[in-house]
Amino acid sequence: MDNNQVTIHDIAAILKIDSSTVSRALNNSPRVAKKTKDKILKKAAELGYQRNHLASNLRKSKNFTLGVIVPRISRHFFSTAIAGIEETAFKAGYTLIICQSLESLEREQSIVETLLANRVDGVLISISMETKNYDHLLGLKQRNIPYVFFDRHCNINENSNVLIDDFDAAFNATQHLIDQKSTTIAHFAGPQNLEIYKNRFKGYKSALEKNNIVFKEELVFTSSLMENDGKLNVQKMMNLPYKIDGLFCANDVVAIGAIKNLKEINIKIPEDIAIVGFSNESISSVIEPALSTINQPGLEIGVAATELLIAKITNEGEKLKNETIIIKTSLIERKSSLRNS
Amino acid sequence: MDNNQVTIHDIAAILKIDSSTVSRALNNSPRVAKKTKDKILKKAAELGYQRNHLASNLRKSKNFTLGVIVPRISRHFFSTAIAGIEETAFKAGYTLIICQSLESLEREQSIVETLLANRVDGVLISISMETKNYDHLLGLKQRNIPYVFFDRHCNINENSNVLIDDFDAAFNATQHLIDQKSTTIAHFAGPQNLEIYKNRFKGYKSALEKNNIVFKEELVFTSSLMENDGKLNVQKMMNLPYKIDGLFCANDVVAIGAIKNLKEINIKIPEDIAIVGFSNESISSVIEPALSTINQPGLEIGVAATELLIAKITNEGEKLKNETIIIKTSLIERKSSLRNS
DNA sequence: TATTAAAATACAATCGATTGTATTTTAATA
DNA sequence: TATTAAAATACAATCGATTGTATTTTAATA
Repeated sequence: MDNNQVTIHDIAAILKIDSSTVSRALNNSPRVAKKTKDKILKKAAELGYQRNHLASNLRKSKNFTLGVIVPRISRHFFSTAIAGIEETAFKAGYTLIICQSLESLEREQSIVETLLANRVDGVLISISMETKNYDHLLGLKQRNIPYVFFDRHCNINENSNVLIDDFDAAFNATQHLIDQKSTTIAHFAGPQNLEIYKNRFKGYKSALEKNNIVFKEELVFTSSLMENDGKLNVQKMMNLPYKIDGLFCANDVVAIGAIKNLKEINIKIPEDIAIVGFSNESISSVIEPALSTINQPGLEIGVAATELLIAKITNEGEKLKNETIIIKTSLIERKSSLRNS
Repeated sequence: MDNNQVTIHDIAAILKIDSSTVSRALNNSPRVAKKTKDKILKKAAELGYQRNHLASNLRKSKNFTLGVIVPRISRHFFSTAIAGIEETAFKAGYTLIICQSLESLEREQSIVETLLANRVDGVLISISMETKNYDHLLGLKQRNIPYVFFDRHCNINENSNVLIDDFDAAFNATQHLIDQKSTTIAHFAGPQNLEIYKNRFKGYKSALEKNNIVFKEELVFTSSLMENDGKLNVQKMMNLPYKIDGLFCANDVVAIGAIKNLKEINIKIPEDIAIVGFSNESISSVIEPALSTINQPGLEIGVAATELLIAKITNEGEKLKNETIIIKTSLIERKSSLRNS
């Protein structure tokens, strides 16, 4: 198959020089005279030479492979993040092994094992909802494999992260509901072992506080944020002795479940209850009323996380300090929360 | 980094045998005695040996890398197909290079070049809407790189494909509209250079014929099937001197554009116009009324395409004959087309 | 022009696994 | 027990690129 691939030895033989010089020339080493370099580069182009990465990587004992762990590829946010990761990794000569945890800790643990077995040079990870135990991640650290969290991170010491400011985004979302004259605002929260959901909860709370609205524990409904959870939460919410007129959801999926159920029981959105979601899934602009939400730039996050990871891999010796990059989000105001128009 | 990885030479040294025997034992060669094999396997497990794929692949001059070209990763159908591809490829020891053509022929051509430069062992491809020229694909054939089309294929001779029966699915969708008492049925068609859209058009036409409904050229609106095309098509459609009461769309996105516009001009769905889309995007169950559509099992298609490609790569010598696998679809009936309930 | 330092190039080992061929060991037969 | 075939193992080259060290060439200086 690869039978007629040109190697540095072919070039060396034709030009009657040593293959080591060819190798150095192709790597632009200062040890090769400019004249020779030009000659080699010209011949290489002429023959259509392409470096054999297997050989190169073997010699350098690097795999040029990154592991990517996401909860689910088909989620819009993750698929766009993967697009960004793929693009950046590819440019830098890395291939990806993409794995889905499907929100299961057990799967996540076994994926880490598999990635180690495949000798990845680094790992990009967005942890599952079940992940409360971090031993598998510490295993990466022990083996000295750099890793970067994106979006769903966790608080084990000295990590690199590419995140959004969940607190800030949640604060803005809640403030927006208040601006739209909501006074009794519920929150559909995500699993509190994940920092992102913790911070979204905190942002919600902080916005209430800032506006002198008393926080009520009963108005917070924690779940796995599936569509069905949205329906169940609405049922519970409606049994409370409060006239709830605002709802901030920790993701769009649970918000959509809520909207569907609220419509069934004839509660008007946004007149009776104004709603804001989180993540800007593609379904959110389609539902009626269109869902206000926080735009989370997946592509940008993917790119930044990959760049950071590659920097960590490359600068390994210098022990790059752990860095957290915050990507800006924005509130998208749609019909589900806009009362005055 | 990989400093303390166990190699076959470590095992050989400990057991005082040759590394070639270790290699053969680990590959379960009949040339090694069972007793020796057991001893080696035990020691390998004990030391946590893992084969270095770089070295192995270099020697075998195989890359164990597959190229994947899709129009857009973030489309639900493609992201699920990629999940299937990734899973199957990974099990067989292959890594992926995933690229997006973004519906551009130019990008698609340059991607093929890049994949060749990266010496992929095979390519999975779903062509772009712009692809009318197949030279880049013939280039793959020339270089003897196996490839398999999935979903969006093309009619260059002797290909392997994993497809759905577009004709059949479109026929069923149209028949369903007729069963729901539609008599004047429009079709929002896709670019006719793509076989899938050609076949969906044919299926539509055939169902009309079968039911003795006269086919009218004016009722077919061809576009790139974006959401905005749906809106534009509706405007054109409404200017026609027909009372259109059924609409079959070649994908869900254009159908959703249509629904949005029809609602704006107060046309009732499904009472005035019954609508069926194609692909079962996740937005389709969310829009109101929920969109009837054809379910296209992305995961299954991805798995089948990858299995077929790997078979082609592996059986290279025997020249596996070109095969077309058809994956079953089903009509999902939702509110947008159900008149009698 | 002779000497010496610097620049350029060649030599040779290496990354880890695989595989054709040669050699040794074992088992079967005379 | 001697001979021979078969089974098991060892030897050595190889995949293609990289890199430390040795050698050669060139340029600079006395």
